[in-house]
Amino acid sequence: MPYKMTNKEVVLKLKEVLAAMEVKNLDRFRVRAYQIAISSIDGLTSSVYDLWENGKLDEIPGVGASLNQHLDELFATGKAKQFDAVMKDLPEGMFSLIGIRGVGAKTAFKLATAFKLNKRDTAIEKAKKAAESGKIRVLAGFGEKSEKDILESIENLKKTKQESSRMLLYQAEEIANRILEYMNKFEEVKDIKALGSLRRRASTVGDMDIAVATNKPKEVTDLFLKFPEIDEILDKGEKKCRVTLKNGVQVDFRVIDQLSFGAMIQYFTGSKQHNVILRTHALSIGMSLSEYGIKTGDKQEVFSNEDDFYKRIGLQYIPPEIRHGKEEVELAARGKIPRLVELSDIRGDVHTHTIASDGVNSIKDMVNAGIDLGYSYIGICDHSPSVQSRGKYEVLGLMQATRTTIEQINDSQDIIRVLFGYEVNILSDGTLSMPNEMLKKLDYCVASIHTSFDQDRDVVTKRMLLTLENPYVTVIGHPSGRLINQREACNLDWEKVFESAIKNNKILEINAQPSRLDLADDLVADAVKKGIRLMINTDAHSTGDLKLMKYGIDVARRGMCTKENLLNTLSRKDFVDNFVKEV
DNA sequence: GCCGTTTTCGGCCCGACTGTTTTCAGTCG
Repeated sequence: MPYKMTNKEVVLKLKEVLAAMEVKNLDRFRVRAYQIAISSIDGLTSSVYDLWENGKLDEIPGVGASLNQHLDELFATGKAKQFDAVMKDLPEGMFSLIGIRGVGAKTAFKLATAFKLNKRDTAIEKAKKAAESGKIRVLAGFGEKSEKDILESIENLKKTKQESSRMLLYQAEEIANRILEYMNKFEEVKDIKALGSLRRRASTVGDMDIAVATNKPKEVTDLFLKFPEIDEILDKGEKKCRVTLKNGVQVDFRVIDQLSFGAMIQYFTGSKQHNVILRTHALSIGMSLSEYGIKTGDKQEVFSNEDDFYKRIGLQYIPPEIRHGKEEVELAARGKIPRLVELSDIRGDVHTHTIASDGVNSIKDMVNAGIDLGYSYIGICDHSPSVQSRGKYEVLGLMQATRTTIEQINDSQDIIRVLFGYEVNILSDGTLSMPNEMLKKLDYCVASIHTSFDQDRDVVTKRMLLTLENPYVTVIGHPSGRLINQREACNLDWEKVFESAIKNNKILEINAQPSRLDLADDLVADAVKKGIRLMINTDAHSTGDLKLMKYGIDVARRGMCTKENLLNTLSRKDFVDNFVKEV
């Protein structure tokens, strides 16, 4: 029986192994290899356990043959001999202390040894008592300040634990905008950007990274530290500072002169793994990279913009969204980074709801909103009415009424083509919530899972395969069923799903709802490589929701989608020819 | 332990800040 572990649990386990390696002073490059693997797994949008089930652990950058084998053992048996061996002979309690801010492996070990912290569950409480009674300050290497810091960090531990899940992208955007708006009032701020995973448009954001171009670094830092939402100042130096906001979000803030701003935003955008690969690439051509520029021998060059920075090391510009630390540097070296899809390429949206089901606007409202966005087509796609409770004839009547409304709109104007579809449920046995004879009457059909998300892998996969084989299904809506921070994705065998989607010529949706973003970016990347037909829809439940399209674009770009990969970039005629079923 | 336009050995990104130290180790990004 395999041991299912979340990414967080795997990362925690590896961090403990890493700490043990550090304490035992194992080879520093081996230690670094673990660090790289950990940060890589930590940044994964997909489940490492799922990757293991698919035999794809080795696709994780930084995970090679050895770690592959240890993780295989861990998932299969719940233990890995190598990990246990490294952690052996160390006081168990030290592993509980590692989560405390400012306490790393060495400090945790010193404390655990000094106070005999041999049990995980009591270690933090005991360490806290030691700090309170002034017993830490007398240890070698500790002082009053570090004792006080440890105590404060322990007290903060409870607070941060409650808020440990990462923010959704749009939430991070809102916070960043408030900081930018506040800082932009000051003339000392010549340029300011929110970077990190927010700029890479990751589906979730942990910390906030902000960089400012200025010739008055000290003044700008002082101004930032007066930002009203700041709760606590963690670090404060000449070049950077770190704070936590009242909402628990950590902000890393850096200041730099304008001439070097390009190198700084490059560095601070990350990902960390991308930067490591970039710097390794630079070393191979005799250059050394840092946030201050590019060094060749003793000569330091500065860069005010990122394009020149990439150019100088012989690379095509790499859009932030694909700086995953995977194959992008190699692609850029060969000039093979494609033009990624942009919001302006999108010509329509076919997953939209109205008051006929759980939406809040009428068909007419939704169509007008589509026109305002410059769309050439829009699909009205409510949840299909229940034949079981309403009866066949009532449902057919509803369908006819909707069809008439849509035809009237189509006859009255030629700006936008309105299509008629339904979103039908994929029931737990893989049949659909509406019979084929009714689906026949639609322009298209979006089939989605809305119940029984936690079925076993073979059951849910079979369910999806049956759906893909149905000739009346056009699109699979939010294919994995995940809700970020709320519900795990269905345990689908994606190899099989993709294979069937190709065989049956089905379209997979990239659902742009910020808490869905489903397909996830890494699955989009796989799908793109396999040539799967994709489209972005907003699943709008109001006219305003149609504007969520940009979050779907973020996901598509992170999955390296070009315009050609997405059906709803087609012109009206091509789209209708490719999309609408023969009636 | 990882990895390959210096390929299966021999390298491995770069820097800021803090506290406790008289030059640096530890932690973090």
